[in-house]
Amino acid sequence: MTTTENGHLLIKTDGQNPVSLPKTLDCGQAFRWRPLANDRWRPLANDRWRGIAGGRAVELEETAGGIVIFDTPQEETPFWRGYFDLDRDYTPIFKLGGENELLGEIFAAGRGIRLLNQAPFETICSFIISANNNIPRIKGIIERLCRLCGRHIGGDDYDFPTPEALCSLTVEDLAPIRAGFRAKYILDAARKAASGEVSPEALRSMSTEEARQLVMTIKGVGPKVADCALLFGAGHISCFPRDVWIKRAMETLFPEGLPEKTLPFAGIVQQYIFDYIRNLKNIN
DNA sequence: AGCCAGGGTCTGC
DNA sequence: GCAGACCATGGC
Repeated sequence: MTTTENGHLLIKTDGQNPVSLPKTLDCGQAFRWRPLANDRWRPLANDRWRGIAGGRAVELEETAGGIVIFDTPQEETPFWRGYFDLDRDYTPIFKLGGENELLGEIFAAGRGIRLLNQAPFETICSFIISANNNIPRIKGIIERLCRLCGRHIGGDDYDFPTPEALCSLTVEDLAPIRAGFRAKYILDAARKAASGEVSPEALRSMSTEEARQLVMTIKGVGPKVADCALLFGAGHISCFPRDVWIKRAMETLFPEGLPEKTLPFAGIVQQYIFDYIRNLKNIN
């Protein structure tokens, strides 16, 4: 399903499952992507994006018929298809927009949003850092954390640290990343992951409730952070993280709760609602 | 200055 | 079980 041209990888998409890079990479589910033309307030569809995932630094562009991943071998196709959730067909989800007018409007407005399947330990830590924080600062803290103790990938790029690299550090060691009260929580996550007490990779194969209870034994992980970790980092798409934005959105848009048919993939619907409510805020 | 940001912990009832 | 104080930091 892919072709290479000049060492670049083309991940093909279609009209049923389109991908919007700005909507997918800049909607608060991942924190390591930035538009290269970042002098503008809001990213554009034709921006080139640079970021780190799967232990590699890459640049991406939207193109007619898919996403171009520059300087990337064809063997990485399965990883990137999985990362952009392209092995899942969203058609049954979008179909529910035909039964609910508001849902249909939200899906249309968010066309191209994909749920990103991210590394579980990185996702747990990223959303620990997200607590009572804003997205630009979350990105800054994560960037400084990677530079502090993440593997040097090359150039100016550093991977997200492993639990082992983190768990030998102290709160004082983490002072330079300016994570505030969250530093001790990051270390608790690293310690529990390194000891096997909470295996981030095992969360995927557990039941959603079981995984939720387990990940919440990490300090700094409550219901909302747990849902984000399970949704973005462990494939539990029924999780529905309730942050301040979603709470406000649900009060005005769905006071009776989500339509029942959407509940099995509520997490994906949640991303569309999050995008919808934040765009309303930006216009006003 | 005060409020808010993709919340959670801890205490006290 | 549930409200309220508190938590670091930075932008507006």
